[in-house]
Order: sequence, then structure tokens, then C-alpha cells
Amino acid sequence: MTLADVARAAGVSAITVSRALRNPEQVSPNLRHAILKLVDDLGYVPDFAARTLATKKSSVFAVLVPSMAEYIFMNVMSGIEDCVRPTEYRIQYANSHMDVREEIRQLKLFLGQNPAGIIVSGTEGHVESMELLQKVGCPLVQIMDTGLEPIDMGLGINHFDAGKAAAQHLVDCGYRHIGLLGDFAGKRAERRYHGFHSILAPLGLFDPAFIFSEDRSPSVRGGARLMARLLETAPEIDAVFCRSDDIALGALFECQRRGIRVPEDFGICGFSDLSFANTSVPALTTIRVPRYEMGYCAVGMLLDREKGVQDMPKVVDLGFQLIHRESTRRPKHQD
Amino acid sequence: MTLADVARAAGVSAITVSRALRNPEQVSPNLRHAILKLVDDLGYVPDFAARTLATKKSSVFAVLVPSMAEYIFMNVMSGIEDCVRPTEYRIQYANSHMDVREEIRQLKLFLGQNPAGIIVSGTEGHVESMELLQKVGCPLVQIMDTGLEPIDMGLGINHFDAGKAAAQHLVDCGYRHIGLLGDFAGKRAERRYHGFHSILAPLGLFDPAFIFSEDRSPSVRGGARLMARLLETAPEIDAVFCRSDDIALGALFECQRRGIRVPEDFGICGFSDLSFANTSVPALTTIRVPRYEMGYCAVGMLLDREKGVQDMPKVVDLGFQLIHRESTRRPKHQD
DNA sequence: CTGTTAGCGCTTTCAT
DNA sequence: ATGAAAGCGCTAACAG
Repeated sequence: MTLADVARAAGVSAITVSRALRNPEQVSPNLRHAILKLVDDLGYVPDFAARTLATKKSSVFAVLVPSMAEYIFMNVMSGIEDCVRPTEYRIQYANSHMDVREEIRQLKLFLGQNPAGIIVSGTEGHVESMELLQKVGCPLVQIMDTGLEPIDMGLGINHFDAGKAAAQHLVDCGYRHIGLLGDFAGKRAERRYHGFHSILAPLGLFDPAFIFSEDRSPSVRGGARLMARLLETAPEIDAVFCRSDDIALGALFECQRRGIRVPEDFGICGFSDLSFANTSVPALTTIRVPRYEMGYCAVGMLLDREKGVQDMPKVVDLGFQLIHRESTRRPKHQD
Repeated sequence: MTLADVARAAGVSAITVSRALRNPEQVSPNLRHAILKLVDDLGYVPDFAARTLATKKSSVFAVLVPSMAEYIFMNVMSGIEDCVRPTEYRIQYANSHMDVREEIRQLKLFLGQNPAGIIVSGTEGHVESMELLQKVGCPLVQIMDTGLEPIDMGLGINHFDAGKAAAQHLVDCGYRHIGLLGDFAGKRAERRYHGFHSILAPLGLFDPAFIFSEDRSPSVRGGARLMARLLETAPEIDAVFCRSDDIALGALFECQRRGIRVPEDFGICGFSDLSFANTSVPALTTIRVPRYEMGYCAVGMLLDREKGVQDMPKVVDLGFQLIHRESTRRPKHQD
């Protein structure tokens, strides 16, 4: 079932059917109507490959993230999906598994498809990847962190400031031996670490012995493991800032297991505001990141670009929010 | 940069370059070498659209799931990704948001791309969707549930048996007022419900008043809400089987909040064995579903089909496993 | 082993 | 407002 088939059935030429579908206003109303009905009756579905080849522009948005094994990307993806759904575009995901060579391979695979737009995250600082991204001929949004100058467009939050906010909050709650849990090796997490450090160091509260991480995706289990190691090495510890809420929940469970009272004896601050953070006992203090909005907005920016919208901002900062819940609510330090 | 460009540079015809890339053994070694080097130097990337149009077969596997907002699909996706990575194929996801019309729309969009294979879940019982799937011209795997006759291939676990196992376990642990938490409206969950019912009803332990659900994606928060409602309506309740571990964790938190002791006064059995299930306090009894393996295996089946492997099983049952942890370990009923 | 020819289904000119 | 011709980049089929 091709355009030509429909055209034959309608007694017109293929191009007219094409126009009826893509630029309806260029076809006289009654003819257009007849054609669209026929398209529906015959169950004609346009061939994307042919269209892409003819126009040199596919209708896929490519999305490259470092990992899909982290909960946070689910929400970003939801936002992406919801914004794309009413359009003609399709999404293609790839993840680099935190591996630069894989990242490059995936990027090249994408480029072979002439995507209509690209959303990436986690490529910061990878020279070859950045070079590839320089010469994509389509709109590009780098999501998650607004701290670095984007190639085309940037969207996210300021992770340095987020790290500062968490550290400041724990200090304000009266904690004095503040650790860091989870892998801060990635660019974004690293910037949170720097922000964290920038608050504690001047106060003489920063101690590298209080930092524990493992080279895996953040998980609840991992959080419990890290917490156990931290407690053994530094029993004087009285609070942690975690790389993510998974880690924070694991730390909380480990405290429960050991009978350490949270927040009285120990404060926990997570990062992300995952769905369970407001439900756990005690509920987790965390930094809310507008993940869904990030996905939605990233696609929105691509669509705006396609539509030729002018004066688009190069960088959009969606802002974060420190949510003060029970896990840092020390009785004598209520605020 | 097209095939023709490379061909010109190499002083051969386009088809030879094409062969050097796709069927290297058909090109003499030294020529092949020269061509491949040139491909690399010039940074040639094949145009997928052109290839798809010429071969009538794209290199994308289409994956349609009811929702990406559930944690379980992350693991399925990881398996899919890992199995696809070493190949030339690409994955394209879509989710129907539990909506039949959307499901059909997505399916049609997929069909317009001549996918090399399709993986679906959650389409059972949707007449029009099934009709569309009947006539896809490519391998098709229906994942998650093995209970129903697949159109082409099926892969998953038996959800009816899983429901039975959970019910039997709770009974064996000595619980007598056993409720059900979470939305069992979907086909798979519904079959768990039936299995559950098939054990309790004959024992006179089934009570429809013990069933609470809400029409949303399972979440920890939702689990706590449902647990609260259940306790208000049926204070005699002493155990629950939950639609997923998210719900189970929420139920656990709600018990903690109310000072209900788990497992002494109340037993909780989840479903999925999500990463936190072995870490919570108490750790959650649950039914482990081989999610990662399901994704990996589904792609494996598609690849085998492409390779023309014979004698493939129509249905593969990966099996589930009841993991007995603390949340149902009643002191006097240890086993 | 390598080349020629033709065509995949659609859309872009350029006409009418 | 509609149509005819040409071509997007690649590969199947058939030579040689």
C-alpha cells in the first residue's frame, strides 16, 4: 500500500495525495476530503524511510543519556514522551553506559539517521563526542546541567548551587560531621561535590575521610553498603548528603538496622526527590529536580527550533528546590 | 558524504563499497582493506533511510510497553539494550499509557517503519491491536505473560501461578485476613489476582472487602495511601499481597508510621523484587521476576529469527521465584 | 570478485 | 490547484 496506490484509487497523482497529507491547504477541500477518506479506508501508512530519504530529514528525535538504569531518567523520559506524543515525531533512545567509546558509537549511529533533533546528557568533557555534536545539522539540547556553555542549547539546573544548598542546609540543621555518599565522578555530580565543598571547607567542616562511593549505578542496596562502610570508618559522622535518593533511602535503612535515630542522631539529605522520598519513615529531605519538566521542555525547545521560533534562550535554568522533610528535622533545630 | 563519494575516492563502484561494509567476504582482502580505511578516514556513515528503503527492512526493533513510568520496565529495557548493543540494530520505544487508542496509533507508526522485529506487552485482549499485530511482516515477541497463546512468540512468566504462590505463602505463614493492594486491572495483574483467589476462596479466606486499588501507576506513595484505606475499612486485616514492590514498600512505611509491627502483626508480600526489596527494614518478601532476562531474551529471540534459526519454541517461560524475606517471617511460623 | 542497471516510496522542482 | 519528471542513497538482481 503506497502513495501511488492511493493516488490510483483516487484518480489523482501521487503528489496530490502527498500534499493532502502534509499540506492540506494546498489541495481543494472536496478532493482533500475524498483523499483522506481513502487513506483511512485503505489503511495507508506513509513510509518513513522514503520520506526521510526524500527530505533529508527524519522525524526522529535522538536522545542519548549515560544510563537508563537510574530512576531519574524515567521521569525525564516521561516528559519527553508526553511532549512528543501529539506530534509526528518519534523518539529514539540510546545510552552510553558511562562509556565514552560507546557514546561515540551511538552518536554516529544517530547521525546516520539525520535526526530532526538531539537531546544529550553526560557528554560534557568528552572531546570527540563534543566534536561530533558540533557538526550535527539539527537542533541540539544538552540537558541536566546549566553550568557549562552549551554547543547549541542548554537546559537543566545548576548542580554547583545544589551542592551548596545541601551543605548549607545540613549545617543549618546543626550537623557538624557531614559525609558524602555515592559516586560523584560524573560531571554533574562532581559539580554538586564542588558546591558542597565550597560551603564546608571555609567552616573547617570538610573531611575527605567522610566520602564514600562505589562505581555502580546508585541503588538502595548500594546506599546501605556505603553507609555501613562510612559508620565503620568514621563513627563520629552525624549527617550525609547523598548522590541520589536511592542512596539516601539505603542509608536510612542501614540506620534503622543499627538503631541509629534519624534525624535526632543522624541527618540525611538526598537528591532528586524520587517518588518514595515523601513517604518513607522518616520522610527524606532532598533536593527536587524538575526531571519531568526537563524532558518536556527539551522537546519543546527542539520543536520551537523546527518551527523557526526566533530569540530562543541559549540556556534555560529550571531551578531546583530543597525540600525540608523529617530526615533532617532535628528537634532542637526546627526552622 | 555518500557511498558514491567513497567509491570515487577508492576508484571502485558504489556497490563494491556497499559490499565491503555489509558482506566483507565478497570483496578481495586488499581492496576491502583500502575501502574500509577510506570509510574511516572520510568519516562516512551509511544512510539508514536509504538502506531501509532499498531493502524494505529497517534495522530497528520496535518496543511497545503500556508504561515507562513503572520501575520494572527499566530492567526490561536494560536487558533489551544489552542484547542489542553488539548488533547493528536500533531500538525504538513507545508506550501506550494504558490507552488502547494510543496503543493502536503507536503500532501504526511502527508499522510505517518496517521494523525488523517487534516486542510488545500489554496488548492482550485489545482486538484491533491484535489484528494489527497479526499482519506485521516481522518477528514478534509478546513479553511478560506466558499464559496466553502468542501470535508469534511469547516470553515471560505465568502470572496466575505467581498469584497462587503469593497467596499460598501468606497462608503458610499463618496469616488469615489477607488483602490485595494495587490496581489489578491489567491483564497480567488480573491473572495474578485470579491465582490468588483460587487459593484463598476454597479456604474461605477470600474477602472482596480486602481489595484496594487506585487507578494510577504503582508508587510507594500510592501503597501507603492504599494501606491506610485498607486499615480503616478492615482493621482485622493481617497481611497483604501487593501488585508491586513499590506498593509493598509504601504499605510497610504506613505500618511503621502507625506502629504496626511487620511481620509479627502484619505480613507483606510484594511483586517484582525491585532493588530495594532486600534492603528495606524489614526486607520485603516478594516474587522475583526475571525482568532483565526477559528483555535480553526477547531480543535474542528476534535475532535468532532474523538469522533463520529453526525449531524455535513458541513460548519461553522464564519462571518466577518467591523470595521469602523478613516481611512475612512470623516468629512462630519460621520455615 | 566487480560492475551495470534499475528501483525502493516519497518529495522536490518546475510546469500547466 | 494539480501534474510530470527527476532524484534522495542505497542495494537486489543480474551480468561479466
